[in-house]
Amino acid sequence: MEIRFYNSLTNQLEAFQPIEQGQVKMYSCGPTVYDFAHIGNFRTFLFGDLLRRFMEFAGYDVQHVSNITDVGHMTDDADEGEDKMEVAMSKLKAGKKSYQVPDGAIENPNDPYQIADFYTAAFIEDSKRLGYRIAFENPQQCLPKATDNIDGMLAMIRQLIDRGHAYVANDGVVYFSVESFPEYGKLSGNTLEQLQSGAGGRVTDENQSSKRHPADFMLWKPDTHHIMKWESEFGEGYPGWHIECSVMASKMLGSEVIDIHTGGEDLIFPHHECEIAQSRCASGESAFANYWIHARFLFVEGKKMSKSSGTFYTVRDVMEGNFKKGAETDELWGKKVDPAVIRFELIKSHYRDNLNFTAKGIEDSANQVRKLIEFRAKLEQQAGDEVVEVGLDHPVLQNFGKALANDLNISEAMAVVNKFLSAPIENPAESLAVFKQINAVLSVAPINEGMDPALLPESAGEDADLEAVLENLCKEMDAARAAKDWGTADGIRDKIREMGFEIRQTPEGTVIQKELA
RNA sequence: GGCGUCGUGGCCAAGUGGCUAAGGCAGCGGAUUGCAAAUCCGCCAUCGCCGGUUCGAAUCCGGCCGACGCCUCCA
Repeated sequence: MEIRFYNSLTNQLEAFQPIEQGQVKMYSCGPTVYDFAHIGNFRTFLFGDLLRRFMEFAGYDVQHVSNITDVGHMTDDADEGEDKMEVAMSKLKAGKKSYQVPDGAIENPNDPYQIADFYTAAFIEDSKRLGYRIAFENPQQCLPKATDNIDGMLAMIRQLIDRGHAYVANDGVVYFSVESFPEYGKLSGNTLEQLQSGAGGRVTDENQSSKRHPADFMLWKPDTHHIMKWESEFGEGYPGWHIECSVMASKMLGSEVIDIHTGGEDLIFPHHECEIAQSRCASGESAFANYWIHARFLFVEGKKMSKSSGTFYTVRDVMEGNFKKGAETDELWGKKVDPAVIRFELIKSHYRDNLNFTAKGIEDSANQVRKLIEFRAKLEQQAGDEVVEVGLDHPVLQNFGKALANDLNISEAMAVVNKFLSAPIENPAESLAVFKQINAVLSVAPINEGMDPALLPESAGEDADLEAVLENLCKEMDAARAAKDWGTADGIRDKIREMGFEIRQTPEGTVIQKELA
């Protein structure tokens, strides 16, 4: 199976060729932890997850690493703007965060580490709920924190200075010299001349005076007043934004050249351009990552997510049904949405298209997920204890894999899955084995299959009492229907629906299932 | 202005020169049902616009229009 991806570095589809046979070293730019993650963040993260799961499906041994950015960087390279962490603190104190923080969850809102820890934990919880596999792995290895890797950053900075790629400017700031790296701009298609003339209006002359070239970017900033600071020979201060990814990617993946690097499309420039410059200049290698794969932004009801239009949704908002029912209304969805539905909604569009998050989409996704869940239940019931092994040469898996191998064509892959769902079941045990392999990639029916329950976030409800109550209601329903007592039967149906469950009649009697959305 | 991605039915979305343009959701008709739900069967598009290449184009080329992103906060 030839696997092809669109490589942002070359702007074309390329056949994937691992550095080491059978291995994939993959890095995904992770979240900043000054607030709860929003659905746009997770669109990108889950795209990385889908990619990773597919590579495993295809037989690769995948090492996946993502960062936790817990350093409160300034908003630009100069002293302009407020530090992110300080902004988080003041918002926290004013109760203005996008989602309420429980009382006492952060003891001291003046301690940036406590804030970062709180939101890191929230991110990991969201990740687990949405089936982001990396969150279940060893966090030291797979979800490193920037603040745990300052030494490594300083080491890389020294190396860059030694090799003539970085310098200490007269204001004491350490900058990377973009002119020392001829290929700076290759990823984004920029040239130094264009960058100079463009400048986006955000760079003022006084910021630039100490740099050798206007595009030079900060590696270390001495600043004793910064809220998070570390000792170094360059003065007590803090690292630049880009250096953490260069350092953690190669350290955690154990290689100066990695296979795949993913992130949102906005990171192409400057972040990834700068990562490439730093890493390649430090390593002397001809590449940092062989494949750069970027996901497009998510929209909400056809427009860019925005706080002013009330469409800036965190993952938690969506889970709680705290999002608008449509573009023309302020009415909220109002019901909980199952994480599997959110996951599917966020992965169902091709990564190089804008994903349009809509209430309608949630409804569609819920139907699709329900179909998958019910199909699986049917297979399990029919297969009984029989277990069959299937390989990738199974026709369904072959077509499923072929679709995803083509630049992660999830739509075509779902067409394969849906045909599989509607075809007659000849061998339930075999079909179940096929389904499990598909679900290892999609991870929606169920989500987080095979994960250690101890690692899962506490799930609400699911207690034995509730199950007993529901089972009783089913029996009462069946009895009422058998007695043709339609009034009672309808009453029971209403009650079950109010409890958040779907109800349907089957030849075997009344069956209920948790409402997905 | 520079560099990119994209434009297929009501919505989401395949299609990488040639059988009747995948699949999902919604809708419509029918079967089923105490009524529903679910399920099953059937129906529902000529591909942003214009021109070109070709025996033949949604698919290739050129132009135009439109959406989106980046050009030092941003997934």
